[in-house]
Amino acid sequence: MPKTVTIRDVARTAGVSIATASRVLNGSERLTDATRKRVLQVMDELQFTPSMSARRLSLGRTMTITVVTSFLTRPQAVERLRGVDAVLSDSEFDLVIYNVETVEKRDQYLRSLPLAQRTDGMLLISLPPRSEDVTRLASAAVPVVAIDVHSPTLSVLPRVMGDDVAGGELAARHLLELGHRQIGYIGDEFENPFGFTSSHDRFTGYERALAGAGLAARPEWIALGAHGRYAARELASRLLSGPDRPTAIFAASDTQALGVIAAAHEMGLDVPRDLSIVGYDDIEAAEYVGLTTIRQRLFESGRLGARLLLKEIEQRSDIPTSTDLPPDLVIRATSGPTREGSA
Amino acid sequence: MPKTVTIRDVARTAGVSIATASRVLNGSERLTDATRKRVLQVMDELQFTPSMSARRLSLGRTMTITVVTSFLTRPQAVERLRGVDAVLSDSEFDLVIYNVETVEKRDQYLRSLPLAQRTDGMLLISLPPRSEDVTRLASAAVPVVAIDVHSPTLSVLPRVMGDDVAGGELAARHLLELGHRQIGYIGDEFENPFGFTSSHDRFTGYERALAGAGLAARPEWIALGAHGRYAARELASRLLSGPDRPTAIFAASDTQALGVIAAAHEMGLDVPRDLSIVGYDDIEAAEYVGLTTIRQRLFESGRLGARLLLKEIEQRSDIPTSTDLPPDLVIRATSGPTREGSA
DNA sequence: CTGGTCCATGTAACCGGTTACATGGATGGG
DNA sequence: CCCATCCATGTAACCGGTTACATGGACCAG
Repeated sequence: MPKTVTIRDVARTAGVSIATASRVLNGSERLTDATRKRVLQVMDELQFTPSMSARRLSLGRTMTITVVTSFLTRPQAVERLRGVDAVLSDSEFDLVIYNVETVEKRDQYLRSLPLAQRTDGMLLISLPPRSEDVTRLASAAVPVVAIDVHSPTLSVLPRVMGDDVAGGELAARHLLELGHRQIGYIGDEFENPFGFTSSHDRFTGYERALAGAGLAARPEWIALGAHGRYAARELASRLLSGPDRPTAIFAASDTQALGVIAAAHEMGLDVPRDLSIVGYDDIEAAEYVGLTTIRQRLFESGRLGARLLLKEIEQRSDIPTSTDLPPDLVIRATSGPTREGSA
Repeated sequence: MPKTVTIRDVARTAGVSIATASRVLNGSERLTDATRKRVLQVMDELQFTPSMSARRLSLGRTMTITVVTSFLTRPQAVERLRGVDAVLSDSEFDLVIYNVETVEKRDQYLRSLPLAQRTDGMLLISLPPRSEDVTRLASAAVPVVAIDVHSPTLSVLPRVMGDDVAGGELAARHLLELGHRQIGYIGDEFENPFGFTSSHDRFTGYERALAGAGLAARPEWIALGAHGRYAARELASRLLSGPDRPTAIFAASDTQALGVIAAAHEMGLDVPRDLSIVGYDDIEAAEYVGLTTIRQRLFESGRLGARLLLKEIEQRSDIPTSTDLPPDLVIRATSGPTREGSA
């Protein structure tokens, strides 16, 4: 176990001062080529590794960005994380992640993390904080940027947002344009422990599109339940067994849309001839099964969020910026005109 | 911008020495209740936040674990990461991730990261290092644990391993037991830039099972190509268009198996009546489409790897441990007996 | 030849914790 | 009553970098 080589060892061996050694380390301009070369050679010979901890302490910055998210409840977070990584891997910052799988953990992290001395900035992905925490985050010692966090009190934070209402509207309008007038909705319960609002927001967009066509959402065509394929399949079966069944269903997520497809197949309904289906998210499987869906630009949202955070770290802005990332409609094979032809 | 509150401020305000303040911070036993209480109260009043950087420097440990993996090329890594997180979130260590999307990045990270002063330990997930790097990793200043890394030179590292050969054998044997004698294989090219061996290993298991039944792998029933559904669908179409087509196909991954299912549907083949299909990985979609597959215990592998690493950090072992995580067969709806009935 | 400027380099303080060792008051046994 | 013991607390060194400020030699103008 050899003693660790420090910058002082390097300096002594190279016959220079520690300041000079440090300058070499940081690529300072004001140095003779000869000196630089000599010091670099000594560093190499001694296999010197600068201590990150020491560097961080004296710089007063941790050189880390913390991401708080929930992989379990939000699989899309991974794609967003990749976008974040794409930006951070070109920077000097390390990426520290805190995975949250319970509300308690969420609150614990949000309380303890955004403190100076622990990280230089925080990215909150998809996870709505309690409103009491939001104000604290906004005035935290280090900047906090929210990505895809939907919460009424959130406007105090710089953020990158999708627009679930617009997305829901897009989906429903697509179906309306295909001639559908009987459009069902399958989504998550509006109330949930984490306070995710996407199902509710997408529903709002759906209602709005219907209203725009002079239609009202019919309660018997709306089914809410737990997230996941199975639950969605059950809900869809119920919805489609009624006497007056919808000719199209908008599902709050691709996962749920897949459940709807399964239910349709079980009941011998042809998609899209008997039933059109539109999902949301554009997950990988969507492309595979040819699901018409609403695409969110996940990777891009991560990139933008990370860039925004780096900018905030460099120079904190007084008024929080909000960047919107509008959703797109991706038309594939599960949506088509009504039997009677388009209206 | 108030000056940051340090432990010296706390000490002065509470009328104690910094040593005592530090002891309170670290929950030392040898303290009067009165003192502890007073110091804690002052810390609270001053909103004192201990500096991680300072703590790390004086402890000589970074209190971080670094995970190096590739989300892009190995989606299963996310589930493994969750297993790692489950262990680490109960520990004092922070989780730093390095996402690798090119061989260059991989080599760069593997060269620079496993150095003391930067992290206390490293987890390498699914990413085979160059053999020249393996030896360096093994003798690195901090322990490195490999999870699901398959590389001939790897035995010098402590590791958690699945067994792709056994898994491939399991898959093929299942099909043989159902009476199939004409079993195709669809997988990734055996050679690839990252050096992943899973496709090759699973193929080896497949060959072995066939050999056990006195059969040889027939070249015209084997198709290798890029990873992904589309490529697999193409390959499957070709395979199934031959004059003497297989009655079953083992795909090197669930993703590819989904492509095979699509090809079968396109060609009007009923699954499993006309064609049995077995995948590998047991991804979420597998359960949804009822795909028979080989399950790897991804979350568990992450947990075990993280535990192993923590143990290595505490007390480095001389001979590297290898933990095996055997694969399971999960029988669902895409595999069934041959038309003629089982043999 | 002298004084000013410039710049490569050195000196030493500082970042904010931890901890080995010192200290001194209380306690208890002989 | 004295001295050994114990333990809560204090003193100060240390972790390994960065950097403001000091220094001194080279170069140049007058």
